[in-house]
Amino acid sequence: MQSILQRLEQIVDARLEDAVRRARPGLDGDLTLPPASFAPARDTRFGDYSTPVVMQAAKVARTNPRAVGEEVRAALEEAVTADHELAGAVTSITLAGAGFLNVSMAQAYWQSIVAQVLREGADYGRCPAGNRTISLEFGSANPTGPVVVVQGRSTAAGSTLANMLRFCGTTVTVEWVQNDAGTQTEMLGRSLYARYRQLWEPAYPLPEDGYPGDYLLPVAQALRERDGDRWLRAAEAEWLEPLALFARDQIVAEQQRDMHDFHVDFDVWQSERELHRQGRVEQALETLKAAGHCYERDGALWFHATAFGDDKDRVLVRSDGRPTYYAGDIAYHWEKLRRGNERLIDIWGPDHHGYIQRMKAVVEALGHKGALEVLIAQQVTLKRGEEIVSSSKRQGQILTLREIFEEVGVDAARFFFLSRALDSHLTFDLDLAKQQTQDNPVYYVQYGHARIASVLRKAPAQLLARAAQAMDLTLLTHPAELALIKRLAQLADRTGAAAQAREPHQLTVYARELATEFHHFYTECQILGEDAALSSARLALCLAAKRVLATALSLMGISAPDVM
RNA sequence: GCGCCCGUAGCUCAACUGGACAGAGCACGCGCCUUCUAAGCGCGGGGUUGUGAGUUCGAGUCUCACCGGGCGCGCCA
Repeated sequence: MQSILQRLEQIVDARLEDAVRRARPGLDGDLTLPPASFAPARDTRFGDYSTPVVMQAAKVARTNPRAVGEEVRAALEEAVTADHELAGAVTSITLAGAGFLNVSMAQAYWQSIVAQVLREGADYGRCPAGNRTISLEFGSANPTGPVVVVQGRSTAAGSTLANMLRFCGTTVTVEWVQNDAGTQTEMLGRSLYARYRQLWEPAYPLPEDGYPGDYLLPVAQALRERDGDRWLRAAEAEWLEPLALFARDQIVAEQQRDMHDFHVDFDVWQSERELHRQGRVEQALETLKAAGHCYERDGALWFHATAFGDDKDRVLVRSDGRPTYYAGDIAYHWEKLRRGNERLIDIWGPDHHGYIQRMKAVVEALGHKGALEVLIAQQVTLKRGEEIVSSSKRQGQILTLREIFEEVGVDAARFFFLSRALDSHLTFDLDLAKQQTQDNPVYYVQYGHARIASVLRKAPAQLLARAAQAMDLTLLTHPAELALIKRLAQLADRTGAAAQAREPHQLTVYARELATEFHHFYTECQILGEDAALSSARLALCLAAKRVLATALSLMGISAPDVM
C-alpha cells in the first residue's frame, strides 16, 4: 500500500517538470530531474516534512528556484485539496528559504500511525520482498583459531547490515570464507602435531612460526581420542594433511559457535580448499582467459588488471604452478555472481584496502562492472585503561571475541561495535566496556523497552484490550505524544537510508532517538490515570513504541528485555 | 615516492548522500522521585568542522594544495 508521503512525492514528481519548463521557456530536450524525497524537517518550525527537490531541479535547469517552487507548491495544494484522504492528512504546504517545499501533517495523520503500527506489528516498516539479491561476505579468516575481538566489528556491522537489507526487501546471502588453502593451514597442522605429541612428550617444541595459543590443546585431545597414537611415528607427509583438516574442522565449528552466540548467522561457510578441489578456480581462470584478459610471463599466468584501472597486473598462477590466493578469491566471487547475485558486498579489514582495486577489476573483467562493493572496517584499537593491548594471533596473547561478549554481554558488545561509522577508527577500552554496564547507551535504549513492559504489566486488562483496538487515538495531542509518534513513523525511512548507505551505525543513532522520545513522553505524560479513554490511548502509544523499539533492536541483533 | 581511509565541543562520536541555526552521550554546574522502573527527565556553559583556496543560491559533506594520524603498495594470505 502506498503511504501518504509517497503519494505526495508522486504528485510533486508529476508537476515538477511542467513547472520548470514554464519558468524557463525555450528549454528543449530531455530533463532529468531528481525525484522528490520528503524527509523529516530539521526544525518543526518548517513543518513536518521537507524536500529540497525544487532547488535541485532549478539547478539542473539553471532557473529560479522560488518561481518553480511557488508553482509546484500551488499545484500540490490543489491536488491535496481535491483528494479526500490527502486533505485530511495535510494541513499546510509552504515554500521557504531558498526553495524548500515543506508540508505539515494533521494530528489525525499522526494518530493513524499508531493504529498502523499496532495493525502491522513486527512487519511495520518492512518492505515487501523485491527481486534484488545481494551476497554479503564478512568476518572471513584463516581457520587457525577462535574468532578474535577485532572481528567483532565487521561481524556486528555485517549481520546488522544484512538484517536491514532484508527488512528493506532485499534477498541477502550472508557468507564467510574459510581461508584453508594456504601455508597458514599447513602451519596449523604442524602446530597441532606438536600439541598432540606433547600429550606423550611434554617437552616437545612447537614449530618456529606455529600457533602457540591454548586453543589447540583440546583439539589435540580430541585427535587422540579419535586416532589414538597412530600419528606419533608417522612421517610428516602422512600426517600433515589429515591433521590440518582435523584442526580446521574443529576450529571452524568453534568459529561457528562463536558467531552464533554473537548473534551472527551465516548462510554459507565457504571452504577455499573446496573451491580448488571442485575445479572452480580452474573454471574461473578459463573464463578470464577465454575473454582475453590473461597472458603468460616469466612462467607465470597474469591477469591484465591495468586494463581495468588497477596499478599493476597481477599473478594468477605462480611459475611453480600453484595458484595465488587472488585466484581463489576470483573463483569465489565468480561463484557468487553465477549464483545470480546482482551485487556483492565484502567487508574487509583495513590491511586489505590495497586489494580492492584488483578485485573490482576482475569482477569487471568477468562482465559485472560495478557489481562489487567493498566496505573497509577501520582498525580497532584495544586498550585497557591507558595500555594498548596487542591482538595479534601470532603472539599467543589472543583476546577472543567470546571472552569479551561473555564478560560485557552480547548486547553491549554489539552496540559498542556498531555505534561508530565503519570507516572511522574505533578504540575499544576493555576496562571501560567491562565497568560501563551502567553508562552504556545500549541500556538506555533497552530501558525504554523494559519501562513500557512494566507499565503494560500494571495496566488493567480491560484498558489493554481497549488500547489494542486503537479506538481512543484522537486523544493523543500532547507535544510529547506527537513527537514520539513522529519518531516511530521514521522507522522505514531511517532503516532504508542506513541500508542504502551501508551504514549500520545509523541504526544506533535512530534507536537512541527513539528511546529519548519515549523517556521524554514517559516523564511528561501519566499513562495510567483517572481518564480511561486517555489511558487507553497512551497505552496504545506504548504498545506501538514498544513494537518499534523491539524492531530496531532486533535489526541490530540486540535483545529487547521486558525487565531490567 | 604513489594510492586509499580518517581529522567535527575537554573526551567518544552524530549530522538522513549538497540543504535551513553543526547535534548527542560522557565529563562539569544547577534542579526533579508520597503516582506507571531515577539504567530516567529538565536547564546551563562550552565550536573559525585540521589549514588555505575553489565550485554555487547553499559546503562538515564536492575539487585542489598543504598539515597531522592510520593502512597499503609480494609469484604472502
